Amino acid sequence: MPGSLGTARYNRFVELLVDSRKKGGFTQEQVATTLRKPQSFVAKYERGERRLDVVEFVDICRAISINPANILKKL
Amino acid sequence: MPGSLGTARYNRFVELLVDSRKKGGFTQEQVATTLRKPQSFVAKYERGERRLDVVEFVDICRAISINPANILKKL
DNA sequence: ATTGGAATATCCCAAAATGGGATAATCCGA
DNA sequence: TCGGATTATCCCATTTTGGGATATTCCAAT
Repeated sequence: MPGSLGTARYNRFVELLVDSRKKGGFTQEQVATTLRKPQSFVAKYERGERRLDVVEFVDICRAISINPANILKKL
Repeated sequence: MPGSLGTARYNRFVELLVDSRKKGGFTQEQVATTLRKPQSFVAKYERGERRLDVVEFVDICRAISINPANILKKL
């Protein structure tokens, strides 16, 4: 397992991301389109199967209209 | 190249991390020790040869006593 | 309870990235 | 210029990734 994948903290991170997307009323497909990536990409990182680097994280936060800092605070 | 590695934005991200470390007066060795990783690990991500996931980023920010949000703002 | 379309998860595997100890190269103050 | 401190590079077996296609799960309407 690379980096933080699989750790409780990483899982929590992903959970926060998923919850944020849902609260914003976005589907994986919509986020994927904004990111110019396939839906399977979103499914993968939301399931913790693939790590997100910091730049990708910022882009995703923008795609779902949330402030990245609000998630970092909880890690 | 995976994720955002190699992009101008990622390079800037790493540059901000390096500058922050130096301003704080930390060596790669010190950061590595705090992270319980080898110095080559720090050298690698600072050179943009390895991606940092979000949890790792937060840990590094703590190791060099900076606020993660201050870096995210600039991406 | 059934149905059907939307949403999400899983497959596959070639291609690409990672880990980290050892060693080389560079930096820099005296 | 020298020498210790700091950072970069090597190597390569092992692990991860990309993404189209397909399967599965969800859920609202009837």
